[in-house]
Amino acid sequence: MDDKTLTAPPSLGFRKPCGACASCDVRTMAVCAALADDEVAELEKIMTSRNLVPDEMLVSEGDPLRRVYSLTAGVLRLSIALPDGRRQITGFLLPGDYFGLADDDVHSATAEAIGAVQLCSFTTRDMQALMERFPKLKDRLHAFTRMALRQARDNQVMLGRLTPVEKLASFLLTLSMRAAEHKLSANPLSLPMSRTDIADYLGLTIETVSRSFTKLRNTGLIQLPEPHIVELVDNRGLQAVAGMDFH
Amino acid sequence: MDDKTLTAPPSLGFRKPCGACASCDVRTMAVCAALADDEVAELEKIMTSRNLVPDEMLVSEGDPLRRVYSLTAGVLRLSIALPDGRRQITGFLLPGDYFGLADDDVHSATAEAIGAVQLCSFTTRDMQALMERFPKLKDRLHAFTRMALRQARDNQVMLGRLTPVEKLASFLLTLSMRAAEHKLSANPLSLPMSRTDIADYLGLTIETVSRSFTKLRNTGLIQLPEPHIVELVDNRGLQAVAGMDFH
DNA sequence: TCCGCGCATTGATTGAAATCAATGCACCGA
DNA sequence: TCGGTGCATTGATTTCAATCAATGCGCGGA
Repeated sequence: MDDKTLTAPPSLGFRKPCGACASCDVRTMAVCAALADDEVAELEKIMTSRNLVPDEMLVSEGDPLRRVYSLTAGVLRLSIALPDGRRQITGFLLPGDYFGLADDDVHSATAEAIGAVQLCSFTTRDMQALMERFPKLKDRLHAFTRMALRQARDNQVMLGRLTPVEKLASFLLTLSMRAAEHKLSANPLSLPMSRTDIADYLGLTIETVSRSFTKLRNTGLIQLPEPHIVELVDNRGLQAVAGMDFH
Repeated sequence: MDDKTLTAPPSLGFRKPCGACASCDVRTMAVCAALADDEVAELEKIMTSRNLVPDEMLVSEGDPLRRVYSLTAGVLRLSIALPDGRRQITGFLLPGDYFGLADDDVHSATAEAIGAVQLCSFTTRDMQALMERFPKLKDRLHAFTRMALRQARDNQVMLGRLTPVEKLASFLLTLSMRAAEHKLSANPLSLPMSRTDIADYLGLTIETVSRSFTKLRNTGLIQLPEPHIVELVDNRGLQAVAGMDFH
């Protein structure tokens, strides 16, 4: 029966090198959504497909920026490190997200795969040229950048002014919302990243993250059937905790 | 065109309503730097000048976005508030900075004047149209947005992973650098914003901000001739404290 | 001149998150 | 089967920033 699909060599590599865009999972939400079906062929011409294994580094802080990417499967983590090893994760990218919005010549952040990842890869040159040819494409990328800026600013509020439980509640809600937008399961929510990643995203230690999970569980707002799966039991309650309730 | 004679000198104002761009203080660094001298006339046609008195609110969170602004004098603070009154300042805008990069229809942040402020104001419609006419203008705004995104991400690192003294050192250095870029004094650095503003920017309380100032003063890294004027005595030392030294 | 007010600083105390330390548990290879 | 390893959780202790409280100081108005 379907056992075959479950056991078959998973995820890594069902993307076809050509003609794949039309049937792509993220066709409607990624950059390429700016282009009509016939125009996407032009995008496909300059596209190369790339897979990452868990924890593989895509780019490192300081690397010259040569390529930009559209994420088609898996989750990417963006982080910035301090000289002494402290780390801040500035965001998680989901399928349909674009990587390469912020920088010009040099990468200001490190990008690593969380679990297996699939990407469409473009040289900055090619993408630049295509953007000139299809202004819609440029506009969409600009819109993405603006969205990323709003997210980054919301994150500043989270980091600067929320308490640990509030941070976690806010994180879970935001991730759930984004999962929905990206056609992933919003409610039994999957958390592919480790507690360390969550801590480095929220500006906390793993212990405090763990304790905050427990608090949310004990107050009945979430359930944790497994460490990497959360059920948002009381969405409203979570919003109240996250300081995001505007009655 | 004899523009000089037409200019009415209002309270704050050395800006002229017409023909002023050519001699504007921020002509070389603001958005308008994308345009040649003759093209700037087109920008000036759709521009209105506006002054703000200290603490005047330019826009409030949730307001519909109808106009965008280019700051010509003074400092603007951008903030986001939580329902219970907690506040996070996401950035300070200096002369030459642009306001209206992040949002589409609705303002996601409040913008208020710190001290007296002068702005060039444009309707989003007009600016949109001009951007279509002068792609260079659009490109420059996009570049601004990308820069703002990088700043916001650096801020996330600051908020999530630096200690109070590190935060303050980082703030002073960044502000000093930006002041220099904006043709303001970089070393006897002026801090027009209140301690409360600094606290809400760094994610601290005013007391902790004050104590951090004292620590930096006691370690000889800065001097504080007045509460709103800082001398960066040991720039390297400050960088080391700010966790920004890459040997 | 003096009072009151806003703002920054300093001191004392408290409390919450970091740190230190231990346990549990799943997974893996010997 | 049995250690060993990595990760999450929980508990005990410490530390440092928040809170509470007071003082100083410049400024404007009565």
